[in-house]
Amino acid sequence: MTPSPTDTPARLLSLLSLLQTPREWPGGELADRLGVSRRTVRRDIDRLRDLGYPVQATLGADGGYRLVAGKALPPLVLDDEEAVAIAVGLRAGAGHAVEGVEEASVRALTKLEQVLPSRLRHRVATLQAATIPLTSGDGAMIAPETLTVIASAAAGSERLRFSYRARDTAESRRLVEPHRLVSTGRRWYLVAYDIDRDAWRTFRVDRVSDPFATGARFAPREVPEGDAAEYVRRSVSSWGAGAAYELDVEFEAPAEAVAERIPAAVGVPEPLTEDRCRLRTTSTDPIQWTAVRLAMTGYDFTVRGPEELTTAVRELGARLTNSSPAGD
Amino acid sequence: MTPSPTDTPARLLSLLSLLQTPREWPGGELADRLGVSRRTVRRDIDRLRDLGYPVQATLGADGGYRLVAGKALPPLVLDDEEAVAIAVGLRAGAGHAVEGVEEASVRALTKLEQVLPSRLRHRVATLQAATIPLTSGDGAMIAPETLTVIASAAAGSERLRFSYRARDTAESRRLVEPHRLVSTGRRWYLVAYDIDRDAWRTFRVDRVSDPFATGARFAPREVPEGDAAEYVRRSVSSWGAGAAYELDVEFEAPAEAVAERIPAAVGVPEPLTEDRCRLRTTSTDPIQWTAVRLAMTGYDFTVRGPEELTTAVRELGARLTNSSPAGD
DNA sequence: GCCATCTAGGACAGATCGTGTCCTAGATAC
DNA sequence: GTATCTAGGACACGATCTGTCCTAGATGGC
Repeated sequence: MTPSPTDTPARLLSLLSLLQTPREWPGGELADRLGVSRRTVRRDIDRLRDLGYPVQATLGADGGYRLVAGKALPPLVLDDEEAVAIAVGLRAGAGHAVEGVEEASVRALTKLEQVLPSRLRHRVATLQAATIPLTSGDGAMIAPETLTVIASAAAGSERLRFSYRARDTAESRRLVEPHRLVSTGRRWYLVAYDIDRDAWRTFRVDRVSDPFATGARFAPREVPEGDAAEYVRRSVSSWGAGAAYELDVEFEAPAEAVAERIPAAVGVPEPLTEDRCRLRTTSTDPIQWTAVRLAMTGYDFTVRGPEELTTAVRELGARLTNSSPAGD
Repeated sequence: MTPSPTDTPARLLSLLSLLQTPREWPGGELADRLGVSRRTVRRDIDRLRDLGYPVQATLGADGGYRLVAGKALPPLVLDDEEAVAIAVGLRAGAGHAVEGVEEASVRALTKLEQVLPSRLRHRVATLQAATIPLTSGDGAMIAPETLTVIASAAAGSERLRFSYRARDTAESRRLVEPHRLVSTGRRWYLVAYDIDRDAWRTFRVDRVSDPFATGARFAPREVPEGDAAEYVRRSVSSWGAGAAYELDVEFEAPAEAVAERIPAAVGVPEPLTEDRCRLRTTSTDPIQWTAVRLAMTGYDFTVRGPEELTTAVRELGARLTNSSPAGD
């Protein structure tokens, strides 16, 4: 089963992969699977421990080995299905990932897709195509490929070519040196040095199409204001993207019932009467998003503020109400 | 920098980790980083190739090495942030993952969380708590922990104890031998052998609380009808969970506009007039889900069928409409 | 309480493997 | 053409790895 009869590094990887199954492995079974003696297995396990991946052993009869959480994260050995699941999950979240991990999320996706066998690539694409992205109405839909291509080019210092549809103007072709992808709230920006215009620019990624790395390498320059994230923040601060607002909603349901459907980290409803409560909190989510979430709690509610939310809720409600067969 | 001066397996892992950065590495730099000679780097690269992880080399001046997609997926070496991003992404999707990868998704999450350093565990928990899960109104909310604990116990053949809130009865304590987690549509089931009742049972995971593995091992039994998935399907077929229905909706917008907001894999709208079109397709998504998605296209629409969708849309609309400040 | 079964780890001998240093060949960019 | 990279053969020395045999300690079932 093992490729070479006695290739230590390969065997260590196999061992790592076996131990990542969440079960207990008796030394004898590992020895059989790896085609080596029991003693060697013990030595290999010691090696893994030296590398910082703690293997826990249960002593006594029917004991065994098991990989547990340690200081360092061991290399993850995934099977096909798991890899596909992760890729699909990350792509689904690529547009509107949880705040604070957007950039890491794209990095992880880029890393995975770089080495994903092509047969799995097809499965990922198919599965992803079958999901409707839940984007809010402002059309800031970004294909995961766009993000990964840009991230990959930036990480590899390769020049990037793409079409850009600026605010009012027609589409233009750009050739840039991509430096960093930055996510602010729900929007992605690319900080890059525009070669034709000979100047730094920030591009809104949702307006980028058909990006591809030319293959030509470039020497990294220093980003103008020191930090790319800071640079973006200044460049777009006037937009007010992802501005926070105060949410104030009254539910026609007991506080405990509402609390069950809203994570405590988001906010804790205060009871008003026995079967009414009020939720006040701050949010940076798109307003339509919030409207939908409120509706999906399954309870009646009244929006006290902000006004934009009232409007969003009313519009969404009107659209839904009008859609029932007319006259009925 | 390298732990041991000459530990080949460890060096191979480092090399794998370096190569997973999406950039090109000249052999000289790798040699420096790994603390070995250029020749050894070449040999190591050959080793990786033998293991099935193809390393592409660009020839000539400023050439270098780069890991590309091959037949096998190499062990993923993630940094802290990437690991957190994946964990958060998988947990977010744990309840309502993309159809066809739910089980793999939970397996991957279990695998990751098993070895996730505790410092990262906290970050994952914090980040996840800050997101509102978009559950539909029927309260089938499942904590990711519940799924991973069960999956882990089933994989390791460990007995499981939990509280179960059956349909109408009060909560009861159960002790079972968990065999398999099955996901049908948007609902999770556990196929297990109930020790106290001495019989096979399927449990709805959303009614399970506080599960934990007792540590006691059990010898796997044969699942009654051969296949666990099949067994669940029969046990719950009367519920009609995840039943497919025919979707028929008319949009007050040009076909091209609607097509832009709905993936082709879901369905292609047929134009009716210049600015009306019709979308017909089948779906197994929860009906409220579909209602929300339709609303978020941003276009007016009319539901032709099925009737459940009409009802769902009307209810959602009513709830939203009623929530604007009264009298205004 | 005993025995079987597991992990833990030291000692040892022989074969294997890995390493750096040389070398040549081929590809590419300036 | 020249510099710079990958590719890979030859060789020799030394370190490493492996299996066998050993004892010690922990645990669960009988």
